[in-house]
Amino acid sequence: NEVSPTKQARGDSGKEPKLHRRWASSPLTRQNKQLNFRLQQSQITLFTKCAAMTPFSLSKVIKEEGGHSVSTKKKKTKEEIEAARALKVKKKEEEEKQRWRWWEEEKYEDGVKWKFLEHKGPYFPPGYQPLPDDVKFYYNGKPVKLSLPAEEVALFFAQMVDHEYTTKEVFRNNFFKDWRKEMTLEERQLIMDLNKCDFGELHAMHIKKVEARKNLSKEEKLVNKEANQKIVDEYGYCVLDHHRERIGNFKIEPPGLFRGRGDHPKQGMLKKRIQPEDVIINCSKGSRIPEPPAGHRWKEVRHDSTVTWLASWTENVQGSCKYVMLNANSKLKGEKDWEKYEVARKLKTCVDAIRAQYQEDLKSKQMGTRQRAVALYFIDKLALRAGNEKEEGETADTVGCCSLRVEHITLHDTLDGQKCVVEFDFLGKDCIRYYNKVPVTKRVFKNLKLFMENKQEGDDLFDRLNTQTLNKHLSSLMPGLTAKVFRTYNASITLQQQLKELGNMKENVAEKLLSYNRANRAVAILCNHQRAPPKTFEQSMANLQAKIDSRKEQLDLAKKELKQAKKEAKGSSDNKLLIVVEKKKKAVQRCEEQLLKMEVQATDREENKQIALSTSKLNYLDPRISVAWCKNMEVPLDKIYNKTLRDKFAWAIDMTEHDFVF
DNA sequence: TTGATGGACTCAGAAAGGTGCAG
DNA sequence: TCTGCACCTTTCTGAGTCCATCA
Repeated sequence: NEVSPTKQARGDSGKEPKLHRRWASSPLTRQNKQLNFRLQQSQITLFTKCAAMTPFSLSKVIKEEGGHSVSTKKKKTKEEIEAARALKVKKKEEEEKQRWRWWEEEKYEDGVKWKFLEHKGPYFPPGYQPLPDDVKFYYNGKPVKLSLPAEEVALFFAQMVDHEYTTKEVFRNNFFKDWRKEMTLEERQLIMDLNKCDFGELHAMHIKKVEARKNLSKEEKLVNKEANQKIVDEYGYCVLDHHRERIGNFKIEPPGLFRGRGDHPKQGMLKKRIQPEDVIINCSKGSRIPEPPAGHRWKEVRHDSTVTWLASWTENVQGSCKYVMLNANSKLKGEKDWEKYEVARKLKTCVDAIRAQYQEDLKSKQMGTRQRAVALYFIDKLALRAGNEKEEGETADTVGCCSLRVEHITLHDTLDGQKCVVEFDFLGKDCIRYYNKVPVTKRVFKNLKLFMENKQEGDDLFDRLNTQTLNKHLSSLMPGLTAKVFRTYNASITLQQQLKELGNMKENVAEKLLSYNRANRAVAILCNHQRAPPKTFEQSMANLQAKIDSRKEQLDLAKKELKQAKKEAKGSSDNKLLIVVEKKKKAVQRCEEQLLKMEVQATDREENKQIALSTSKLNYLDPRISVAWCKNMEVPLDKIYNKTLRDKFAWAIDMTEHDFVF
């Protein structure tokens, strides 16, 4: 009954057939359908409905690849086109020249992150602008002029009234409680019931502002863009060891209402405005210390080169630290990323021994050892997260492997013709539901039965285990090994295996990319990376289908015309007629190509409906696998990595040859 | 030695912003 | 050529993991 993570993720398949119709019944598609079904059945509440977000999909690729877009500008001369091309190449070369090739340099001694760090400090959001006189808040039908602090918080709520959040009781109660703290005594005495509050005019004003921003003229938008760019230029970069590095989040989070995911007990609480007096600055001793905003001072200025953050503050809702850190394309982040994949690659060399060990531990006389073995089996086979303990009542009720409770699994001696099936149903990170039915070995099954004996629904499944002891055990098996590494390892190895199985050199670029996306999708399914289906999904699929239908009609017509042209040219030596035949042939060919691309696009989009590819691409897949694949398959790298990803993975792009193996 | 705590970092999906294409 | 819209990219910030420190 053993199924490898790879097979688990993709279904036990061979190669994918090539045609659209046949794809619909491919194992991967079936798996996706099962996932969709699982999701529909579960009535999963994804915390909000996303507007129109699609992951990097083939559609973009196809558009780019098509590349024959008709220019709307005046036709450029050959010289102009050549000059533009040369400029682009030069710019690229220049960029490449300026890139800090940190991966070719010696690493610092342990713990030291930098020798020199200078920056301008964080950027603070603008202060509150009071409401205009004609925009009023009403309580119990009567206008009430609120004090500025109360008015600001009222506006936070008003901006969200058409969001699902404001219908939730917990959100409303938390908001009202915190709002009342901002009110004056008189306001508190008057405003006793949130249901009697009318935020209508405030909300309308907000909508109007959003609309106005949308409707700005080209020139006005440009002015705004330039102003924003100025802020980025000033605050968005730092100097780290003589190199200019982009900062990831240089803006202090503006005040607002806390938007916890799922049933977060603190949702709706007021996230207070951060002042310079709350902020700790970190920079090097000899550097120019950033100036706090006029009339303010920093909480502290420290010079700690063992950490990577530039500024930090404590947030009031959960009491956690927030940091200003570097962008993903920086040396500090890149080095760590590289290291992460190297540790995962190292696991490859000892994973067989570790698997043998936990199989053996399933028979241990020690209950703790057996629990650890089962947990490890789940982490390895299903890519579950470690599952740290959480403070009850402080966050939403989510779990990972070690924190699973009896209520989260159901054991089936037989299910759908399979023996020893474990049915998982729990909320994981970000309140994303994990639902899966997995056949396991008899020994694992027997152990689970034992762990559940004499326990209540709410009891811990692994009562003799926590993430600390699990990770301590793992690090004794391999230095640097933790539960998380299994996720990275299994994700990357799955991608590599899938690419090997699905790849076909004879395919065209669009088909190769579909294979890549499918391999990526297998990983996303394994890691349970979900997204809310785009609101416009059904409509856009219908639009695409209409286009496909119309293209099919065109193709039929083109074929008929070709047949006719051939008939007319038959036996004739008239050159004109032969030219017509050639033209018609090309038209048919063009139609066929376009139709194929659209069908590929439709398949890809359908399969991606509820799956987020970007998370695994960004965080779990060793980029060297993708770079090597592109080289081997002769697919341009920019078809799978956009500019941001190419920057983030510059180290991998530079060092990877076609023969790289994870 | 163990467990609690909190600091520092990675990972996560939603939402805002930008862009290019079709009509 | 213009405009609206769908799609892709970037930003935002919440939610995890893991480790050092301390009692």
